[in-house]
Amino acid sequence: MTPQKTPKLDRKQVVDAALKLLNEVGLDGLTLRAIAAELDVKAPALYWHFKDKQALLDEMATEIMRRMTARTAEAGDGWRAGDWRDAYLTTMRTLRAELLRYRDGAKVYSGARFTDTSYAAGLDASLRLLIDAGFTLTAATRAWYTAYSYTIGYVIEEQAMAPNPFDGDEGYDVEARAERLAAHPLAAEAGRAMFVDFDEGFEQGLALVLVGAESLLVD
Amino acid sequence: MTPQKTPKLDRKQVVDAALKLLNEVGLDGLTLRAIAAELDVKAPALYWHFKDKQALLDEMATEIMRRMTARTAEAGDGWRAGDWRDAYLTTMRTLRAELLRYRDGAKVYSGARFTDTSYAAGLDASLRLLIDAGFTLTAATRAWYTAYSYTIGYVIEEQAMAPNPFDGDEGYDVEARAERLAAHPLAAEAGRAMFVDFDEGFEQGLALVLVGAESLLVD
DNA sequence: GCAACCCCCTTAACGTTGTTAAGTAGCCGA
DNA sequence: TCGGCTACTTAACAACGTTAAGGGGGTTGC
Repeated sequence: MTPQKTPKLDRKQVVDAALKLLNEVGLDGLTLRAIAAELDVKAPALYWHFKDKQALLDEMATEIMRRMTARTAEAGDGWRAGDWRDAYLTTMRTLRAELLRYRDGAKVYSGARFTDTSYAAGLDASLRLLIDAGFTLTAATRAWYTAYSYTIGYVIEEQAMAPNPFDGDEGYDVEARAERLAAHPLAAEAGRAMFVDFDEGFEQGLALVLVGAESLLVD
Repeated sequence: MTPQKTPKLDRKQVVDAALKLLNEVGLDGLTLRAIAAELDVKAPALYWHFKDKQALLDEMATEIMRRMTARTAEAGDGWRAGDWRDAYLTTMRTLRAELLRYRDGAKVYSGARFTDTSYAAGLDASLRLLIDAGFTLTAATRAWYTAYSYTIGYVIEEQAMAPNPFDGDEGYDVEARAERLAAHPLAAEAGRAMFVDFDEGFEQGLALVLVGAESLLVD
């Protein structure tokens, strides 16, 4: 159609288009041809900007992380000198929220390696806050990484169970599960608790982890 | 060559071969043709036993879970009336150990849905122990699921960083990471702590979660 | 004893995927 | 005006998941 005079694409545009498409088609449907079509371009064009598909996925994960960091920084204007608990909880809530913004977000994120060190500033600030509150660096690291692992694991399970907000796939049938488990009433009832209100479930687990983190404070 | 008289395959054999192959080639290399070759069979033969590849992956995950449950039951002969903490810790340690037995084990496991309810007995027993110790069912569920999420998340990160014991891929270069992060000394040092001794790191995080779980005991 | 049938696998093929090779249109500096 | 760089295109390849069609061998019914 209209012949381009100047380069159409850069890495940022490709990543944005891929993240947008991810929400529509899911990770399985995220093909290079589909991404290229979204950008009015043919698939091999993407290889000018990315070594291979994994490099694009890595950049997508890094972009998710950057958006999470930006959101956390926004929210964190208040607790610069505030309670470390606020920072701790907000960071993990923001991480979960950002992963949930994309279909299969946690899978994309956890399967990738970051392409730059832009995560370091946020991590550094988080650790600083913990250390200022009295944690040793070792304890701060452990407190942070434990909550991080918990959040990643929780959202992976969450997205596996309740795949995506807008689609025919209505996710896991909790009641059907309970019926199948009639012989194991505790497990059946636990399923109802685990898979029914994910927001509330995450908060309770996060609060549990926070109590554990507090126990690392020696004061 | 030798004409078979009786059926060569059943689901169990396919799953076993697939799990064995998984350790050699990883999830990306786990093709239906390769699995079939391992069984001296052609790829379409697998479709007699499984609806599609995802069904096979689901069965693999279920088999991993069954092996985990069996191991936990073995170890649990002692603490039938013992401390709930032993059961709690042992269950999660066994889960991690079993996931680590297979390359990309955590990815296979967390991306699948179980094909039967054989997990329910173990879950039921775990919850029973917690309830007998004084937890409400809700608290027991939360305590269990939080540790479960933590373990899954931890092993996913662990296997992403240190892919597999026997291969050219030597995993993440921790020192190189530290150098890149010279501008953020806390983050740099934290990386050393997080990615150097995964066994110890898991134990510390699990202990942290245990403290949080204890706080749900009302007694 | 033979035909019908079902089980379980094979051969062949299809469409799609990630990826590479080769070519080409537009722009820039000399 | 001429290379040469940038950023794409077209064409093609091997490999993948999957389906269709067929066939051999065992069991069953008469």
